[in-house]
Amino acid sequence: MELKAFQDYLNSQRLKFTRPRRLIFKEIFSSKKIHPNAYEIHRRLKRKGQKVSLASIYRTLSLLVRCGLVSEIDFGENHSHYEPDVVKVAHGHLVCLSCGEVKEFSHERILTILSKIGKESHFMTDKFSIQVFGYCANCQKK
Amino acid sequence: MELKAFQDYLNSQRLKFTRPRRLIFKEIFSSKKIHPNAYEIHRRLKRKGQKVSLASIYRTLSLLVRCGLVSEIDFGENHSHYEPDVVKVAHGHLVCLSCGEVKEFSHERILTILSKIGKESHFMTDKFSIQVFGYCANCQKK
DNA sequence: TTTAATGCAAACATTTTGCACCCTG
DNA sequence: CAGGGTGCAAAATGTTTGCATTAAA
Repeated sequence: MELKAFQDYLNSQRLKFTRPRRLIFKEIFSSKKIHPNAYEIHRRLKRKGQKVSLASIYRTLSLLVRCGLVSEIDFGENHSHYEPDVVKVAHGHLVCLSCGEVKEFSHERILTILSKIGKESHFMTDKFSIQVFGYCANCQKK
Repeated sequence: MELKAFQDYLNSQRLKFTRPRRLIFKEIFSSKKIHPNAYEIHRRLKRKGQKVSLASIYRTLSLLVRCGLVSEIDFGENHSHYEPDVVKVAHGHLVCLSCGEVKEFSHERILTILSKIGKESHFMTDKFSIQVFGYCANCQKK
């Protein structure tokens, strides 16, 4: 699984598999539907009685993004959210502007089109970010 | 044109068409390919000898976003960029991760697909945000 | 002349960094 | 036990806000 990939990366770079890194990794990969931000990870760990500094959380997140195991996403707020990059089709997010609910969707066809667009502009495309903002069924009733 | 729409909106809300608002509006709408951030607008106005405070720029930008004349976009940095919402097909951005160049693209088909996806999830979709990150032709050579 | 808008500086929120101490390998 | 990692607090960055003053309408 992905933990092995993380450890392999750390070894290859002569970096260490420390307690904070283990906890942060576990927190992100065990709650795949959450898209937490740094503060949320901090809060969840604290609630479980695990003290890890916010600084370490930011440092570990950027490490995980750097080695390709985690993606940084933006939901139009003034901070970033993070999600594990598990082996699955790339996807976008439906974000409710009222309650903040986030629902994932994937659509092979969109990626095909985006890749083609990149090619036409001679861009070497690396990653895509697709967000759809609107109002979920629940919030429309109100 | 769009200036009229802005003035109409201000009138309808009993807001005033002030010097800073006029300058900021003009700056955004006269440089449509720039996607400036707040600080960039500030810098450009200053260079032209026009002093407008950053606070007013932020206030006016949020006003323009609120009335639908300007869109806020995120290029994966820690600040927002802005672009005028002229009457044209919605579009996405190709962003070069090396030099920061931004190229727009539009593709009717993507919007059709995204609208359909929203409908399937009973989302009332409001707006889309599509960014493709990669490396432009120039930066690939290096 | 009334009411909203501005500029300034201080407050905020998020993220990064310097440094003394700690711990993994 | 050497070198990277941590926590803390301070700094940096981007954005918002309170307030006295200015200026549209």
